[in-house]
Formats: sequence, C-alpha cells, structure tokens
Amino acid sequence: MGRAPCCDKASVKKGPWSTEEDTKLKSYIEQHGTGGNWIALPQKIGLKRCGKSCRLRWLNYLRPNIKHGGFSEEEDRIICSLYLSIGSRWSIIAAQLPGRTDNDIKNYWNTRLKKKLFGKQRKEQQQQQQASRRGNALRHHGTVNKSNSTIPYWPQQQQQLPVAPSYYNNNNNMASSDHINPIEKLSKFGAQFMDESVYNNNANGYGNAYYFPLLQGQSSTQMVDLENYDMGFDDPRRVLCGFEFVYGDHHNQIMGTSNSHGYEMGPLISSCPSNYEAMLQDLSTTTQEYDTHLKILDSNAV
DNA sequence: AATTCTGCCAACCGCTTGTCA
DNA sequence: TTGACAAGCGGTTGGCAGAAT
Repeated sequence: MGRAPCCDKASVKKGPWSTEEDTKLKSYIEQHGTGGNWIALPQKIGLKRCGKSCRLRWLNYLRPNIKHGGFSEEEDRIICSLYLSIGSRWSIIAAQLPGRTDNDIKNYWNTRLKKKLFGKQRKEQQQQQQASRRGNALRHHGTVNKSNSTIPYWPQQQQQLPVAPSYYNNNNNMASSDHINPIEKLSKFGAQFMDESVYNNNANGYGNAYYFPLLQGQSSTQMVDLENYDMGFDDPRRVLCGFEFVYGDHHNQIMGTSNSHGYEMGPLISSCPSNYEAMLQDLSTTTQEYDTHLKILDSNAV
C-alpha cells in the first residue's frame, strides 16, 4: 500500500504557473507569510494548486533575491568542491551560495558543470599523455614546459575513489575492510557527537560550519579538526576518512594558527581522554592505506 | 521550410526527516 | 513511545526553444 497523496490530484492544477497565480502567491506570502502551513495555503488564496507545488514555486522562483543562470567561476569552484566533499546534497551546497536554489544548482550541475569538468579533465589527461610522450625529447633539450599549472577542480584520481564513508551515511552494510568509520573511531576514544540539527540550532553565526562532528556540549567554535589532519583542502583522503572539511577562519582557529576567536584545540583533546595521539596515529594509518590504494590504482592504470 | 535532435530547466514524484499530540 | 502529518529533499520527467540536418 502506497503513501496517501498530499492532496486531491483530480482537483489540483499541474504544470507551468501563470503570472496570475504567481502574483497571488507572492503577494499573499509577502503580506501574511506562509503561516507555517503550506498545505492550507492554496485554499486560503484560492489557488487550485497543491501545497507542495506552492512551496516549490515560492522557494525556487518567487522568493526575493533569487538569482537565475549566470554562474560565476567562483560559484563553479564552490559547487565542485562541495560536490566532491559531500556529494549531491544540493540543499547544503545551495546554502553556501546566496540567491541560488538547490534546484538551480542541481540542474546546473547535471546539464553543464558536470560535462564541463569531465571534459576539462579528459582534455588535461590527453595533454598529460601527449606531454609524457614528448617528455624525453623535451627534457633532453631542457625545455619542459611547466606553465600548465591550472589546478583541476578535483584530483585526477577522483573518479577512481572508493565510495566515501560519510558522517551522514547510515549505510551499515559496508564491509569493515572498506574503510574505518570515523564516528566509531572517535567514539572508541570517548567522544560523543552532537546531532547536526542540534548544532544548527546552537549555531552562533558560523554559518558555513554545518557539517562537523561535534563533541557533545561543545560550542560551534570548538570543533573537531581531524579531516584536515595532514591533508590539504582538496585532498580526497579527507572524504575517505569520512570527515567533512573546515575552511576560512574555522580552520585557523581550530588549528591554533590564528586563534581568531579565542579557542584552541584543548577542548577536543580533553574530550577525547583516552588517547588523542593514538587517534591521530589511527587516522594516519588510514591515509597510508589509502595512499597504497591509490598507488595500486595508478599501477593498474599504466 | 520541415523535421529531428539536443540542451535546458521548471515542476513533479515519492522517500526521508522532523514535529507534535 | 508511537503514529500521523507536514516539510524537506533529491531524482526524474516533460515540454519548450534553439541548433542541426
């Protein structure tokens, strides 16, 4: 037996919205808000639309300050980085791009950005292959061109990576040899984790920092910083380890390099009383295992 | 000029998650 | 603790417009 429909499909209009419908919905919401009940909204306004449809229309099109099209290079870069880190969680990606909707980003990714990137990656691989063929002769004359330093959106190995375990991934079916679950690992060392929603409710202005496993009872500025342990921002190993990333001043404050908000890593260490060093060692082992994995992939690819 | 193909994107569908009684 | 309901979310679809043949 399927789920009960959210509305009477027979009496509800579907398809593109007319200007009249848009005007009705927009002016009502601007004057009265949604009233916290989308299902009841269309009836109040006299629209023959499903509540879900109204919500979508408002969020994706009518809401103020919505941008359509014309994605900048910077936005491309952010989308790519986040996609690499967290996958197709469009709402989270959209939250990092003011004025963009999850639907817009999803469409943009599926129709253009994906092709653009894969095309770019293929092109670079071809160039590398050509360059390596020419390599000996060029080296012989001391004229190897180092100018092709464009940083790809993601590393060459990205497509070959094993499925990344995620903080959010509830899939418990993975073989234990596939990866080391960071949550289990941290728990082993005595850490407890704050639910993401709890963290969001407690967030005190650090809007970008939604994705961290937090030690229960800690503030948002006392986050765990394991994913950056011996890893660069774009290093896929941090995904393999299952940690999300920190950036900007979060990273600095956590790493203690600038300490701009007056916090250091002390709370983390004291909250993982068993053996912080052992935990880092464990993660180090994970990255070494992954390095080996990459080398095997590389040698197979040759 | 007519037809077919392709890319784009708004909107829908249905599953998951959150909330509340 | 449980069940019902609403909201949130991501995958998919369908129609339109422009390009290609």
